[in-house]
Amino acid sequence: MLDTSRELLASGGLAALSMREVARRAGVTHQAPYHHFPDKESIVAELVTEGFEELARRMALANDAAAEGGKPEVLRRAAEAYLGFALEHPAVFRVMFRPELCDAARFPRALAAAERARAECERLVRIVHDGRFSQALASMHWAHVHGLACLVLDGPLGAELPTEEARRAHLMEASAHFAALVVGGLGHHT
Amino acid sequence: MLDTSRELLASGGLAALSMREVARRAGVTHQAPYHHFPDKESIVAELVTEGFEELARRMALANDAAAEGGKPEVLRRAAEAYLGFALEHPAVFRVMFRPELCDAARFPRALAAAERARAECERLVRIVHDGRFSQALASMHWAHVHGLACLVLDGPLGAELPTEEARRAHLMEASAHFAALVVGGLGHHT
DNA sequence: GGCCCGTATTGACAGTGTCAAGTCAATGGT
DNA sequence: ACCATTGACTTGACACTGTCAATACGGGCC
Repeated sequence: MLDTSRELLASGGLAALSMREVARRAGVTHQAPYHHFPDKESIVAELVTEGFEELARRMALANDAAAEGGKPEVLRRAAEAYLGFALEHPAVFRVMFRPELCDAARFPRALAAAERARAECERLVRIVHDGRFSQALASMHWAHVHGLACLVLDGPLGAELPTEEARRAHLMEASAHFAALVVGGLGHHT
Repeated sequence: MLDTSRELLASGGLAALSMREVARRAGVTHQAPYHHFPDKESIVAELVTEGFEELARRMALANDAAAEGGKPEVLRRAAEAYLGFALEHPAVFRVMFRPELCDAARFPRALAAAERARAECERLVRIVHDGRFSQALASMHWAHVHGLACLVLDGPLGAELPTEEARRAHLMEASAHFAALVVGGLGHHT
């Protein structure tokens, strides 16, 4: 049931995901889904929750590379994790950042999953900046990968980078520039 | 007519912008708007076009500060321009980056306006990086401000920065970090 | 057996985007 | 002066959506 919802979402975006269509594909009548989810937003929120959990998992794996590879490797893997998730699950990624799903009170699980991803971002900041942490630094790092993902999915970058490999290559090149600035800037600034 | 559409969009997002509602507010019947716009997407595309034009205008103004203030000032003003636009017109900004509106063939004007904003981004790269330019560098800069805007509008940052001033302050702090890395990294890397 | 509860069904309602045909005033050419 | 055309608008319909209400079915428990 959630699977067919995911398919719909992946195939045609939020507009293609309709309660009645998932019921149709499940072979039941249009009201059956309402006995498992109170409304449409809840079913989307469930997909969003799964999305944030998967994203947090990938980010955690990237951060775990700190021991072996050091800061540059952590930054590279973190970008790879975030951008890889966005490229592989574009529809879910898009819907994960929607104002109507962040009302918190209704979907505490989704918020908790998002918080877990955020905690991984904080961990990355501490790794890369030698234990120091500030919200602004975390925002800078998150904004960088998130912006790249948005631009390639829906922005001008996506239009002219048709193939998956071209997108990945361009994104990794841009984030490599950023990583170089970060590790370089740390050396002589403090 | 476009004005009421803008109001609807600003008040409740894309969902609140309905052909029939703008007709209602204009005091005409539900089909009247179809004589001015072929469909709903076209009216949204018009708002998107205006949005990109305003954004490009602000970015151009920021780049013009190169003569007097130098690179740091350009970076500061560029971030201020982009983030200011996003904060002042959140609904339009959100809808400017939507896959369904970038199909290009249908809305050449919107695409041209977006291209103008992109050209300003390229100009910023050349100013800041001493004439050098690469697509990856441009992506890095654009992604930074765009990611910040997205995160504060719909992401985790927005939830806990309720007031407009708090958002502006946080965003400018994060982008100042980024600018410091950029100007610092340039000095000793080449 | 009788009962309850979870699951499913049928039917309705309001709202949406959009197509098709019709109305009506102003305009411009002959 | 007449008539065709054009543009703005209206009326009416269609298919579709999310959602509420009431109604069945069917198995586990007293």
